[in-house]
Amino acid sequence: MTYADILLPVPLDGLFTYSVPPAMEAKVDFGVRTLVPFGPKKTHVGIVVRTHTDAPSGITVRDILRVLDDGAVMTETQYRLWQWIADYYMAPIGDVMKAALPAGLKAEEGYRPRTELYVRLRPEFCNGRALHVALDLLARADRQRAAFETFLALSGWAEAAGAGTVQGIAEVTRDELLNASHANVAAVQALVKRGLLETYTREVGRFNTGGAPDYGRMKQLGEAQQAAYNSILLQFMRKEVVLLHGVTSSGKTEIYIHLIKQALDRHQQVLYLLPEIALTVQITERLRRVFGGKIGIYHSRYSDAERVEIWRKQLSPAPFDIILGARSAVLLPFTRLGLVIVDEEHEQSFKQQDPAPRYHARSAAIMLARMAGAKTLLGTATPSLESYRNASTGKYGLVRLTQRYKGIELPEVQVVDVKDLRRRKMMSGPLSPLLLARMREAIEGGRQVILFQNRRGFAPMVECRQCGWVPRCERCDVSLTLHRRMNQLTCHYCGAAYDVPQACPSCGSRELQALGYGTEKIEERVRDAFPGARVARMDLDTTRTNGAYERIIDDFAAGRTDVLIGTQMIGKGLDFDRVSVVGILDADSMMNYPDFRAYEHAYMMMAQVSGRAGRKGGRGLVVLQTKSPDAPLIGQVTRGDTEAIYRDLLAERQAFGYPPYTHLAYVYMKHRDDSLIDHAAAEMGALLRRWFGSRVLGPDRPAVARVKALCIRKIVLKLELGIDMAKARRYLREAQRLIAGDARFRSVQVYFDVDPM
DNA sequence: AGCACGCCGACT
DNA sequence: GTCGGCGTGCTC
Repeated sequence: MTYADILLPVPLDGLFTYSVPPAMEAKVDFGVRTLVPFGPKKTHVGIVVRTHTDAPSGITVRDILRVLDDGAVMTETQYRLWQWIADYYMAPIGDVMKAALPAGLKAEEGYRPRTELYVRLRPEFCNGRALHVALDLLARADRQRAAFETFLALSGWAEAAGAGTVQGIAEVTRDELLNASHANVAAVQALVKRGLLETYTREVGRFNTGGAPDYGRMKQLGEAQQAAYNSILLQFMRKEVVLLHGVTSSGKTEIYIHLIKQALDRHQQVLYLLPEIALTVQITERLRRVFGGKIGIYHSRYSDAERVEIWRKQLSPAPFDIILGARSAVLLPFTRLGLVIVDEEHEQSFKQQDPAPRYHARSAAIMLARMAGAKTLLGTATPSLESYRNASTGKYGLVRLTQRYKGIELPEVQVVDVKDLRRRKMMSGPLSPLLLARMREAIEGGRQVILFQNRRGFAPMVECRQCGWVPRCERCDVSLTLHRRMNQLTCHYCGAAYDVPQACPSCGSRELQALGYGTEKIEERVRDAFPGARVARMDLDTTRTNGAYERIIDDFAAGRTDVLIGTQMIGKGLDFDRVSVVGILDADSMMNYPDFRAYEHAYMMMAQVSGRAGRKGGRGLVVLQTKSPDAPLIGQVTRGDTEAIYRDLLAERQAFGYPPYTHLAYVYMKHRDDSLIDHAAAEMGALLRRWFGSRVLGPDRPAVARVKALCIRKIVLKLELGIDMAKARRYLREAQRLIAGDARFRSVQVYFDVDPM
């Protein structure tokens, strides 16, 4: 009897063994999808990982129901990467499979190729004489005759018949014919019924092929860029990973393009990872100009059918040479990968947060490249501390670009002491006099302004002026954010919406005040201060609908907007030419965040947002508003003293035992009952301390201790770099098993976040 | 994660 | 006396 170990998209560890009916034996092999029964009434699509003849003991083996593929839909390297992700991030491999496969490959119906309807002449009319007969037949049917003549013109039959030859006949889709002839479907149907035309369908690819590549469109690299390019290639000879640390506008993308071309010349594939779907639009256009149809785009905004098609194409003899995509593109099949580019490598969104697997696409990309014998290039203007450290210790190669392209200057940063201004009653609202003055100059001079406030909504909190009552979410331990446009209070953790109370439910007072500033309120203030200005807002709320993001960006890039107000979304590698002023309205909210990465994030956001200022024609200005102008970080940002920033951040991480000087893992525990979760977490803490001793911190209540009616506890593990991580993971899994096995804690959820952000 | 089995409250 | 609440246990 033959058995198959099968990977299933269920959040359970390990593979499941099924028996292979003799008739299927020839087809059941590594990478092939099968339909298998699972539990009392479910069936799942699973991928065969191994076949063998060792009868499993202690379980009732069931038969594979159906084989869905003739060949593998997964490569060996791909499976090894999935295994690595499952192991390293302590997630069930079934969850990795779920994250990797497009729905169309997970469902048994599979995917339907897209077809287009074509029309052609019936064979018996395929000559000049017969065509004249056909036209005579239509003498009394004007519409049909018109449609038929249009068809003859479009297809080339009109000419061919005239020339007495059957050369140069083109295929015509029914839609083309309808568009060109103003005929309706009925007229075409009538021609089919008369036996003059016939219809047929043809499979068409879903992706825009983008045409032939045009390498003539590659820009010549500047001197500094060329040196960086050479250095990257040189360092790739000795290092697996190179960090390209280039200031904003230093022309990193052009270097990527040359590196991609170089990989293509060696017949190698390139994976280009971006942190945000939104960014792919701009980059796609740039790459398409050069590489045409060699690029496939892969991310969650694409329809599932398109993703299935890309997946299949990757396994075909002619896969895409370049895949441009977000996080999940790292899980695609590649057959001859040579280069992985991780652009904006510092971005947190490369780390998947909520559903397992909580993997970091940068780490997975480096691992994929290693497995495939490829190289990885990390690009950014503000390296993550991890990459910066790896580059300075020599683990990664390092290439620096310190000059902006074509001599554009880095912006000047002016710090505004908001605390002092408030004391002197010179600050009303969120905009300082200096910022207002500079904004006015910019708007009047036909230049643009970007205002950065990392809080969406109108006000982050509402409070009763009389008794101090604050509306809170029923299911989460957070105060509600006021959204005035929607006239709602919303919870930014679970998304719940509440009516805005007219009076305080606690004391009946009608004096409810909106505290603090969100982007919506900033927008209102800017409109008040500059009545003629064209103002736009970009945050999660204004970009929810399809295409909204692109519309806002296009309007701003084309100069149809004067002031753009936004959350961190506006900092992400977008190029604008006319921005002369960038306002960072509240630097403190970033620095005071209760997280060991607060300063790192604050720096990165300030640096990225500042980078939008002053591109062409003159130096830009960044107005940096803060209550703590003496904070070292503020001074360093002002001076552009990157070295000092990284030196201080790293020294602090080392002193307090945080990454990159330790491995960090969080253990999260969730349950509806607050006291039960306390007990369970205490038990888990004690258990872990037995093995890990003082490396265990907590359990603690996280800053938001209840989300969606589940109480949360968090245990922090700080493991020194030399530690045996495989053993540590075994202990963690064992602790999870013991807690789950304790009757009192059966319904407690336990999960891990390895290398948390 | 689903899904079924199983033992206690508000309905015909 | 039943419908259904979600606790518990299993899935090759």
